Amino acid sequence: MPSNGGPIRKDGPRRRVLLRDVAMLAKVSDSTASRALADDQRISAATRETVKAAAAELRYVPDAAARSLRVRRTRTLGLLLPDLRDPVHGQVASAFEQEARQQGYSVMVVAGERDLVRERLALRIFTEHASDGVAIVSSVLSPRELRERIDPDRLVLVWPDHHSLPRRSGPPIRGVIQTDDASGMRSAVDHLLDAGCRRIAYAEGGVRASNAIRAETVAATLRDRGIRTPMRTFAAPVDAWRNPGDLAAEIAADLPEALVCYDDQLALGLMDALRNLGVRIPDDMGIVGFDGIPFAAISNPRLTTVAVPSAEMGRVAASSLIQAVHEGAMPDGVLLPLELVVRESTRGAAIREGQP
Amino acid sequence: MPSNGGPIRKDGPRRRVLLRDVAMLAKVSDSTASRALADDQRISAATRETVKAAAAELRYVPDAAARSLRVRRTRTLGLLLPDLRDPVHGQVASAFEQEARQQGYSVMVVAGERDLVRERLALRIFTEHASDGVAIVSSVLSPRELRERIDPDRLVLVWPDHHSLPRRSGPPIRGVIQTDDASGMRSAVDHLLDAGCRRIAYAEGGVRASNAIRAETVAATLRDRGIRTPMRTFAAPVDAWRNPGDLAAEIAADLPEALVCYDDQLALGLMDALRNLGVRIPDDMGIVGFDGIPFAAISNPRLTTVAVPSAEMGRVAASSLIQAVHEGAMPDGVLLPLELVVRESTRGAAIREGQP
DNA sequence: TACGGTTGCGCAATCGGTTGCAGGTGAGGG
DNA sequence: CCCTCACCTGCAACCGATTGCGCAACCGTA
Repeated sequence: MPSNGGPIRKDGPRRRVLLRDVAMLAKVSDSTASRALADDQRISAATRETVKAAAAELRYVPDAAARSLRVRRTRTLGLLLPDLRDPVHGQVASAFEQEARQQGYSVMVVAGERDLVRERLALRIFTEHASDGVAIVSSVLSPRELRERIDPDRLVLVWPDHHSLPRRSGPPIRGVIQTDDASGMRSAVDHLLDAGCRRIAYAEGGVRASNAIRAETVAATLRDRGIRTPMRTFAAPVDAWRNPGDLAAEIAADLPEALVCYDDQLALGLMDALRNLGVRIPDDMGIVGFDGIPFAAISNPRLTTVAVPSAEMGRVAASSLIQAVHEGAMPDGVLLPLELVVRESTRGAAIREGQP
Repeated sequence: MPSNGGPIRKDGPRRRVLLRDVAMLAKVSDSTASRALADDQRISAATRETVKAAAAELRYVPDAAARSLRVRRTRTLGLLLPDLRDPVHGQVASAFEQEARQQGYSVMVVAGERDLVRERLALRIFTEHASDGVAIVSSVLSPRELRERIDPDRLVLVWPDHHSLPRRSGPPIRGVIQTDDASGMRSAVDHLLDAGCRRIAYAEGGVRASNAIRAETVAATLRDRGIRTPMRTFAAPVDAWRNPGDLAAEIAADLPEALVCYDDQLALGLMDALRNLGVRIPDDMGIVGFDGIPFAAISNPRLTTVAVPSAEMGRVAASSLIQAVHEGAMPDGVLLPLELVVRESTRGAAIREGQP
């Protein structure tokens, strides 16, 4: 009894259809079948049709592993981001995947959870699977280490905070997609000042580098506009968004005229906690978020925020990588502008002071 | 001049390190190197150490394509879901990816956008890449077609709506992860009735099958509890969440005592639009959502909702697939319970009628 | 009929690991 | 001193598709 004998299974567990099977059915060689499916002009139109018909009949699906082993291309992109749950990264991931898919690429996604070890593991995974390109969204690894582990010609850094990268003047660094956080934050503070607020505070978020640039910009803008009142900073515990009660109490005790928050999630969480404490927004205090997540538009009150073009970031990241694959070199980076969206959460401030 | 000569590049564009290189450095054959790295006991401990040291020194990363071509395993899972942007699927994807990663698997994710063609394309992609397992979240394709295109032994259906599947009594169908939408919805309606509401309406959502079961359950519960007032249904336009103004106007005109919504996003959108129209929630009308997305907990008023264990769904989906890979057969499915979370958006209703 | 030029197709090598099988080496016992 | 038996290690085939190169068949023409 041959080892492959044994009890005859109905059909085996669905044996994979190989190119060889297609070739046999079409009565041509493997190579001809391969070329026919690739629409190689050296194969006669008639043969091509025959092969394609055979492939369709057998529902042939080529094996990506075998192909990419030979052609050294996987048509796969790697995406590393901190967390798939938060709205901003969800948007980025969604746009990235959509753009990739439309251009015929698949996406392997890893959530690094802002953890060094996990992020390094992700890079290893991308290398193992020989991703044609890799996009890193706001990593805790240094750009230097990233470029060392992944060929810079197939690497895109989606870096919300452009100060954490060495910034040379001139055009954006190749392969870096940035947002102009400073300008965005500046416009938010300008808005508050124009509305007559003077005592402006800042509520910190958990991500160090991008928090720093935002906080500094708020302070700098106040200085530039000649405000003498020092900016108070409220330090957020790590799980501030999940449990903003203590932070809110601190803020309520001080009650600045306006509060600029690290991001929308923090702002919305604080709005909720402050409501518990009887602080009315915007009447007692104005509040500004950052990111422009969808829920900021329908919160009560609706949240003024600095909108980040997250979908655009994901889209550009994917298309840059794909372009790099095809042209052999990474296109220039971009610096995306942010946009202040004024809503109810600062309207009261405007009314209170701005319209005497 | 040999063709591979030419100007000497500094190092080539980082030639990939092969197993062969490791073997040479360790002065053993490829096969020994391979076995050593796999901790094959037939290789002496000393040799294993040498090889591992060589691999570490060269920063060897095996080529997944080559390996899986041979072993017929990719350590990759496919995940098909409608949209990465919405909070529920973000949760599912996040938990799925995390569980997979912890067990040493990578995730290839495709957003099908509730489109037949794109979903079929996704399945093809998973087949090409020979995913060891595939999870489908709430597809527009029929379970029948799915099982035909993907080997059922490596397929998990994450199906929020368990009525759209042939439901036999007894244990859940293997490879199907369901939520008990009917019970969940029933508890929500019970809550409203207990609070004294009688004129209860339902606001439709865009997804046909799961919408149907939810609407029917509301109506059935009302009947069962002896309510004669017919349930009014508000039909939502497709983009109801993005533009719920018209729907809100219709609802405001009728103003039921309580409104049960297809999901949280619709509920929150309606709350916003109703606020514009001067409808106070919960005083003028109670409102209930479905899903338990994070923002439902901090909206103003906070939203009563039927919470779906989305993270659990993703986690179980991944672990079922991995178990199926290892054991050769798909484990039994599960029917996950939902939980009513009562918050402010129905408290007013309770006060108004429930405490005479 | 013979010959040059196309055109269409197939042979076989190749990508990089993994693994069945066989062979070599060393130690220990008679 | 030789033989046996483990114990390690290496050879070579294999996974499935792609592709450089060469050959066969067929055309028209001299």
